[in-house]
Amino acid sequence: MQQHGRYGGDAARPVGADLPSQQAGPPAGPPPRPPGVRTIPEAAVGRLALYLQVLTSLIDQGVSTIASEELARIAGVNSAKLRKDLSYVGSYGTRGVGYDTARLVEHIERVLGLTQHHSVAVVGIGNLGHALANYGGFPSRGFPVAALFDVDEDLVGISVGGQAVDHIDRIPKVCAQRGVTIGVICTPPVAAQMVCDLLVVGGVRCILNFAPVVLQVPADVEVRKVDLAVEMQILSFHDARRRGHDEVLNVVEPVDGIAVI
Amino acid sequence: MQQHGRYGGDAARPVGADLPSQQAGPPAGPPPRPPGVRTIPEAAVGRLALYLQVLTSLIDQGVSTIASEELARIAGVNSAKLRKDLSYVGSYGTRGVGYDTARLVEHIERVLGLTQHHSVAVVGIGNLGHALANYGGFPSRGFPVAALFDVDEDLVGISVGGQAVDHIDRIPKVCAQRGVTIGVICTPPVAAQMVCDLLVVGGVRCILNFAPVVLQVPADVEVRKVDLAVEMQILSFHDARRRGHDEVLNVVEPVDGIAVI
DNA sequence: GCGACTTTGTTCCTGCGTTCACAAGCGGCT
DNA sequence: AGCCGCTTGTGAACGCAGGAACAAAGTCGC
Repeated sequence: MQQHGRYGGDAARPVGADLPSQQAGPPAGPPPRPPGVRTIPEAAVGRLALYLQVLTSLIDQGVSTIASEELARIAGVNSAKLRKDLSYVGSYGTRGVGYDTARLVEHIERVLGLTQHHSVAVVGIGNLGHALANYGGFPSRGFPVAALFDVDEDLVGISVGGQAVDHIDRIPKVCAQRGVTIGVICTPPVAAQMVCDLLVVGGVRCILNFAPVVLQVPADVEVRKVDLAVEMQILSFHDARRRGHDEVLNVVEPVDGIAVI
Repeated sequence: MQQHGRYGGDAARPVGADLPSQQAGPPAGPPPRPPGVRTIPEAAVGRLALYLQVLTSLIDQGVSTIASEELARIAGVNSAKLRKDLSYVGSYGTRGVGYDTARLVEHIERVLGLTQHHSVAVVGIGNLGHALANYGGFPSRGFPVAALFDVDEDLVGISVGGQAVDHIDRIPKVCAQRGVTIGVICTPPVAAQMVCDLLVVGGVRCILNFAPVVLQVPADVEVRKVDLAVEMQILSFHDARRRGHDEVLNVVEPVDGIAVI
């Protein structure tokens, strides 16, 4: 449904301020929600994942209680915003004291749906796909890699990071069998849409796309796009603006009293 | 200044939406801008980079003119939003016809500051750093890799993607010498802040951070964070909500008439 | 050359997200 | 037991971004 950039970046989502949503919903105004259900703002979801990261690190350091002010400073956000974000998962703080770190982690994980099992499939075992397949950060954070795919016959059958590579023709079957919930696309741009379609056929409803193309998907599939070149271009823009280059400050204000021709 | 996630990152999106800004500016309200200068909204910058990508692809296919409606469909955004975004770079469309693709690319590149030279340094030549150093997408989009760094003495001196690896102690000197403008951090979390400080000393003002930590930087340094685990957690949330799991729909609405204890 | 059609650029409005500010609540101290 | 100080949780205001709708402007056909 949503396709974010900027990690981001924001996206807003970034991942964020966020990048474009590509699947327009029905023109109806407020989406029907059953009563008694609070929806969590999109922007807050990304930050909750960030708090989770910070809190986990704090627990490793032996911190058992923390105030919103301090946690907000570490995470780099406004403390009022942090408290509001945390209020979306429920009121589990103690006034005058702060939050119990372990308890907070537990509740954030529940809200983010991390209590249920996830399996990841990586498609495209090139430079990036190879790195992701070997990356220890996924399994350690609850996202085990359960399948690898590539179109290259020379790669099919070899083992990367303890997992054998299958041919992409087998994506639908293997994904369905192994209950893959998240597909990661690291293919060249031209192959990305086809691979995406195969993943959808295999029942995958969450896709992380590293290919620099905008994927077209059914409305019930969620795509997040990670584009390194886009990130660099955004950095480039801010760098140029900071240096005060006239080019980026498009000075197009018309001068009053300009001669009429 | 800004640290986005989710591309954001989004939003965000982006990231995309976007993720948190960690360096609070002065409490003053509207930042002083010289007259005649239009500031481009943060969210629009990310989309402009996306349009650039789509337009480049269209030019390769021989498309010389395109209407906002069609371009918006391909990019997955609302056409009114697209026209507004393009208006930030100046009015270069022709009514009744559309936009000249080549001309549009030229102007977007100018606004994003891509006309000036950029050099990239990659720090941490592990799985991911290795992949990025070999990744052809950077040079081809105007971001040549000019330096590689690692702390491992076994890696120092070897060549990756045609570039020799230096020791991280030499970051400040080498970055200054080669005019590195963008630093990419692919180190383990514990080393990220130290590496970041070294880059800043070396004059680098733009940082792309793949380590799952929030970096603390001076106000004139721009950080964009790319966290794969956060992206997956956001996907996890949407997946769980779509399936209607009660856990993520925190049903905390108090029932009227609950017994008073 | 003129009219009709197409498409841009912009204005207005609505909704979301962020921020400020404060009342309510809890622990610790006396 | 009561008071004081600290922190949470939330209500209200503000600002920004998104979407619809329209006027201006230019092209194509006749």
